[in-house]
Amino acid sequence: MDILDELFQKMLESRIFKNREALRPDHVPETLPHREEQILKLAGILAPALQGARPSNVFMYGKPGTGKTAVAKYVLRRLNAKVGDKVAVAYVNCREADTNYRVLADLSSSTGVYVPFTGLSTAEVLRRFINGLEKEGKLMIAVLDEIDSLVKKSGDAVLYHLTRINEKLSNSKMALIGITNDLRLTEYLDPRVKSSLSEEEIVFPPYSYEELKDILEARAKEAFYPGVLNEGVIPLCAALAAREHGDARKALDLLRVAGEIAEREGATKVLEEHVKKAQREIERDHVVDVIRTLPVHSKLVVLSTYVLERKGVREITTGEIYAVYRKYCKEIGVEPLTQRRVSDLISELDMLGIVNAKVISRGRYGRTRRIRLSISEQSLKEGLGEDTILRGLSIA
DNA sequence: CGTCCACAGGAATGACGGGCGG
DNA sequence: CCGCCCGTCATTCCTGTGGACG
Repeated sequence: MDILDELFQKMLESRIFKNREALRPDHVPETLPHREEQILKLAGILAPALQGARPSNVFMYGKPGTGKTAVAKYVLRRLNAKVGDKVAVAYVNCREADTNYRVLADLSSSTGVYVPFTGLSTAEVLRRFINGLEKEGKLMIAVLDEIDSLVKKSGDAVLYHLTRINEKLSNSKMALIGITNDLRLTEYLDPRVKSSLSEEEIVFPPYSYEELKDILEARAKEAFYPGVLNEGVIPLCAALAAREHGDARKALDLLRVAGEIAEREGATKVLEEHVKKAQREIERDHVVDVIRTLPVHSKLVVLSTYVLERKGVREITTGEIYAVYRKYCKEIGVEPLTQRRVSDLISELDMLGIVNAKVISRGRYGRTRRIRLSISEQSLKEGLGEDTILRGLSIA
């Protein structure tokens, strides 16, 4: 039996996950603990739909992982089950559809109207969408999720049109549910859009430690076989996530990855140490991913920093990095950027947490920044490793 | 106590590419 | 379809500055 067989065998025999999907971020469970208030409020707002009337527009805001999307999907699912196909529900993720055009195209397609992915003016797509709605003659409830990324990238023009769309509809109606992670979004909005979009508002506060525990308990019942979770596992996941703005998504991620690690190791139970490993793995994956997708020049800066650090240079400054950076540019035949620009790249790397750059003054010897790597050698190598352009550089 | 180093980091401007409106 | 506009990346030029040294 080779390694692969062994791995698959372990999976097959694993008595850890009953239903892994229950821990995925887009999974909507049967119950949403500690969101009863928001569910009731949203249901109350949408209730007129049961008589075919147009509900008010709703604006829902809260930090990431506070259950906004889950509550919206949950309530709409229940509503749909009651009224059947008299109400059309459209869900648009505005992080993916982040232009005015794409939002309208998405909405159109959920009324069954075909729209080319490019080529039409946005006004034309809007017209077709309105036609599609009128032909169906239904009430449409549209969820615009992560609406902040749309507004920041493309402005609020679509929102303006959508909030006024009912004036143009005679046979059909439309209600909007806007969801945002950015609490200050309304500052960027046209006041007219703001007032009609937030006829009703629902706030999602961060989950507390205790609430996160309840959420995890509920999901764990769906996801794991009974008794496979060690006692301290859920409290640990909850505590780690509570430390970072009460993010339920993070808590569920930790629990899922911990389970996967336990499974891989062929363990029969998920232990606290698996959670700690999961935390490191999630963090590391993130860092590796960030480095991998960095532009070449930034990669060269990281590499230069690493090389200087390994050489034992105690105070690595912008100037030293720039010298090494230039050398590498020459070696691989790339035109070097100016020091000014490299200085900005260092700042960006600092913000990304790959590097730590602190302004220091060495008196007579000038004012500069002291730069240190703030990631492990291993993730750095993994992140840079696949880059063919960097192959064959003298790392010495 | 003034100087002066080695940059930080702001402002203006240019090159480029992609999307939008007409 | 074309020109325009806008955001991003980058350069150029610039002013500002903490503190060791003389």
